[in-house]
Amino acid sequence: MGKGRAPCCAKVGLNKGSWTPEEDMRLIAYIQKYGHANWRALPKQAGLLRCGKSCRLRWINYLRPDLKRGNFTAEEEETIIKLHGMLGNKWSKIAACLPGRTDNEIKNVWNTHLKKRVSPAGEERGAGSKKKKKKAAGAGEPAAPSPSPSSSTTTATTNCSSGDSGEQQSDASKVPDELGLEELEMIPMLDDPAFDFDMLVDAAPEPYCPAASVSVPTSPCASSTSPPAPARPGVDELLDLPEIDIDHELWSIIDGDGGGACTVVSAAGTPAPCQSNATEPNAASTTSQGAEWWLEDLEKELGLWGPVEDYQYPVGPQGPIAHPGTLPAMVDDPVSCYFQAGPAPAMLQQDPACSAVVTSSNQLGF
DNA sequence: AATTCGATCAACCGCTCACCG
DNA sequence: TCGGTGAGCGGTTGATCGAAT
Repeated sequence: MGKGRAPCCAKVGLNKGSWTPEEDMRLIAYIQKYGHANWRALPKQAGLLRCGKSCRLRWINYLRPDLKRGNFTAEEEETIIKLHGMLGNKWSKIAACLPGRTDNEIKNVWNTHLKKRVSPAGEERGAGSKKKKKKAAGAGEPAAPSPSPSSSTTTATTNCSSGDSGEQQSDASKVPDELGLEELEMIPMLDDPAFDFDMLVDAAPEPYCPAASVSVPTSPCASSTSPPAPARPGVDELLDLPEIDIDHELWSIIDGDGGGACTVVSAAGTPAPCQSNATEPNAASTTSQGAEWWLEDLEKELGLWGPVEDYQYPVGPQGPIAHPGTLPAMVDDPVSCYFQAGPAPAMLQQDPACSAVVTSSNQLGF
């Protein structure tokens, strides 16, 4: 923020900390329907008391339907180690080579497991004093790759690129040049002739297309995580955001503008995006069928499935509070449960296109 | 059973970059 | 060219959980 802009999260009245299932649902539903062309405006339009940054992080790191959950495979760990040796702490670039994994996740794995494995010396320095903050190794860390089979996980790696077309790896364009092809060939996944090197280069930002990023696959890889689903009646209703009774004046205060120009959510449950953002939404409404199945399942998982009018979000001093009726019934984190046992893997087995990808990936040793 | 301690990971913070007027 | 703005990246923090004592 070198330019004097106040942190978005410093705004009064915005929630911080862990996300509630309701917030997750609201974010998912909104992105499913309208995409995320404008993160800053998104929370307001979605009726979330979060800053756009927080929403983006939550979506990318946790809610994206194409995320791969569970432990890292040995191959993935090896890939991380090798890539880190070449790229340093360029987590986003490393993540680009590990479809379904997020930079944050990779960063955590590196800091908790792989760093110690690769650099015992560093471990001695770092171990014990957990929160000793020193500019972490960074690119300067030698990190001599010495992959040692460890992870006992056997999760299949499907070698699918992130289906979220919105996920750009903005400055990854230098990667191939920096690495050199010889080095790239060291990486198992990169040996794959089908490996999409575009993942390492600047991807032309595409306008958000929910059908592509969430529901309908547009590439063989994307198809593996977001298979087409049978059309369901009432999908649009499903995607209607439940009304949330947020003090609209709050947004005016937060935005510092005449917040009256924007309404959060219409009484009918139809989000009313700001006029200024009228370009982004609506197109998504055409997705309909797509893979709203996963959203529906998620809502059911959350106990939020039902007529929109059933939504009764109590509003506390800080905004909406937990749903009193459904939340207690939830076991642990339903969102996590959903994704861990979620439909994506199951659908992988069902969709021929996905199966093909999985098969080819398996043949390639993934 | 209670407490302590370390590991893990979701989330936040600060910064840089890219884009646009 | 410059300044403002939003998005994204990397580092760090803090809550939580499980193992050890």
